[in-house]
Amino acid sequence: MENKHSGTVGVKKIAQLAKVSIGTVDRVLNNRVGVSEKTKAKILKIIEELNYQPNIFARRLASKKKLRFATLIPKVSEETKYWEAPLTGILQAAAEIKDFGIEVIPFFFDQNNKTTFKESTSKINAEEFDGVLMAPMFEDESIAFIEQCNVKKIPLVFINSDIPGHDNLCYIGPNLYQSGYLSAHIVNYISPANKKTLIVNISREIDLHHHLLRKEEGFRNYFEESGSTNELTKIDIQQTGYAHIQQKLTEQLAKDNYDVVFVTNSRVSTVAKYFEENNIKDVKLIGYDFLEENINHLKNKTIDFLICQKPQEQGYRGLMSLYNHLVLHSTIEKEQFMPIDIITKENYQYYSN
Amino acid sequence: MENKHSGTVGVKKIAQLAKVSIGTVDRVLNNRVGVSEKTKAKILKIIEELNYQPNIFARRLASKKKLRFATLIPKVSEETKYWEAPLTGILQAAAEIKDFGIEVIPFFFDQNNKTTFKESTSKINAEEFDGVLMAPMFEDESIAFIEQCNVKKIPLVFINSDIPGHDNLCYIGPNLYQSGYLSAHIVNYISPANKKTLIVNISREIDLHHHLLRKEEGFRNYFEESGSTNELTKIDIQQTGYAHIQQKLTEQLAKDNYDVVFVTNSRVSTVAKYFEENNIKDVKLIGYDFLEENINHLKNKTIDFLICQKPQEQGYRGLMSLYNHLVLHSTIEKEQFMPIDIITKENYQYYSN
DNA sequence: TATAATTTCGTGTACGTTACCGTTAACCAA
DNA sequence: TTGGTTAACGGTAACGTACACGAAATTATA
Repeated sequence: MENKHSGTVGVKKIAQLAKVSIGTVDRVLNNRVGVSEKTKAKILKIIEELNYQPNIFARRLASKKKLRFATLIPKVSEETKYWEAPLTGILQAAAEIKDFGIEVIPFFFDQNNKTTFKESTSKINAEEFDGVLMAPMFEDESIAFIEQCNVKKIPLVFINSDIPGHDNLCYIGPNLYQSGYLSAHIVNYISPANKKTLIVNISREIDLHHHLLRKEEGFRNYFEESGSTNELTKIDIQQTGYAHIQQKLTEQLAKDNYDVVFVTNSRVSTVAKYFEENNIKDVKLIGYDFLEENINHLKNKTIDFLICQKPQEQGYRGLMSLYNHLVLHSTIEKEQFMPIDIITKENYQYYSN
Repeated sequence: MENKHSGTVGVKKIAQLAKVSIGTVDRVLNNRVGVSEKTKAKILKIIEELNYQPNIFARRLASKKKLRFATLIPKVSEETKYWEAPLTGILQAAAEIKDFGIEVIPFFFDQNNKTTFKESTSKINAEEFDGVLMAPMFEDESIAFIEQCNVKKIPLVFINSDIPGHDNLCYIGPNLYQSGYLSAHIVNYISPANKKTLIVNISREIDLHHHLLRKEEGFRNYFEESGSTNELTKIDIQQTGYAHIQQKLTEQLAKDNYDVVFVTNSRVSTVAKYFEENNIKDVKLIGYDFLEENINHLKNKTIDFLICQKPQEQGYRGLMSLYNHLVLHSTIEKEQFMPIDIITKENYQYYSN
């Protein structure tokens, strides 16, 4: 009866079998220095054989190690409340992993102001963080920051939009191309052949544009591939004030009669507002994101479909990926595409962002 | 420097402040007997003031308490693999809470055989379980089992379909009515006025029928409420063999030309097979569930839309609800409706069940 | 060869909680 | 008074891991 708890395999059991102390076992487990290759191999072998799984509770209890994560996303503005959702997800994850000794410190920037982005990245760079979650909206500035993190070996997670070809832990967000492609499919269903579709891009910063362009590409390619006879027109509206949008829309809608309008982002509510004010009812409207104002227009039947990509879950899973990587050492999928959800008047009530 | 860890509030600190031993504190914490009302009140007051939160890691490490959950769902059959998904969710949750001292034991029954259901419930009743998750498919038999559990104060979670008006912990699953309603909405979009729609019920056991009837009700009500001019016809096919379904469909389709066929459950793939064999291409087909055979027909474009309600998550959240209730003592929402997801050829690849 | 430097390893304590065993004191009956 | 019962509480050994400290063994240097 040497070991009364012969059922559970722990450091004690391993040490016993390897004829060393638990201190030594501990060293190889946390691959610290100070153990000869020979005994290390022996211990590793036993660990393998017993399929040892460390007790996370005991580990957490004994460890006083703390990790600090930084998050960097756009601040919630009057213009769009889209970023409320990812923030909620981030805070939710933060609450869950708090007990595991992880502190999450959120940073924000103004989507219309590159400088605020740069300021935040340098703040993050100045303090010492163990992991960073960010929405890499400005390409050049993001790449510069990525380099800094790579030098310091700080894992980086992207959400919402990707900057491919750079060394980060993972990307969690939509497959933009596919999401535009799906929208086109819906358009095709609801408006049969020989109809006219207007694509509307509303975005101030050109930097964010590649994001929208990918969607547009998917949208257009669907029609090409399916040999559709639908006619596509596109306008870019580079100012986000209502007056300007109003004017642009009036100009455009005077030119032709469109059957469907596809707005490439969450600004679809602005177009809906315009439709309602001008009593336009026979034009189908499709846009993006589960925002209160959008949902209201969905209820009104002004907006017909919303495409949504679980922004809250993006924030949640982003932080969890850092946690899983750093604490649990599990392998993280490099590209985690969100589902492409179709929201209508009939199912929005049960949608979870 | 009496207490070096003056930062963390634990039993030790509480005991110190209340001038009692930690044993006494432990007794009031786990409201065991053996402590006078006076000291109990004093300790409770301190706990309140310090906002003491027990350390779950220390608790788990020291506690040898075990909980046992039973799950009861249909077994995966050749007829339909639907129940694979909830089972996966159950197993996933089981793996996650295993370390917290919870053992999950799955039971199964044959959807076409009430006796197997009763056998399983009495098995569960015989052993002592601390919580039960079930798909209450047979109404009377389920109610009998509910009574038994209520007597023993065993919390019960329903998934996939509900039996309202009985005392259970919660229901996690679709809002069936709304899901039929949504389907009707889609039908309405893809086939304009004055079209003919065929509703197809394929189900052997009449007991399961109320499940399908609720969907049909939602479906019909949509058309009524929207004053649609579409014409609805319905057939019930009470044998699930292909030959029989084939014959019934042939009979029905001879009667009229339908524009849309709505199948009220996952058997839609059978109809799709029939369509393909008979080269029927101009009829839109809508059905339920993210199953491999259904997805294949979605790819073929034989099926146009699938409605899906996250069966895997139902299993997962069901077990988690038991855990949250019994271990974390958190309050559980009585009705947890799943999102109503619309799956098409373009977004199925990113769907998570 | 002796001594210093370095590597390798063992021991002890702490983490916060649980659960059990022991102790004390109060009470009642004989 | 004594003995017995019981409510009320104290004390403490686990649980499995982390980590600091120091001892021992090995290697390098003089």
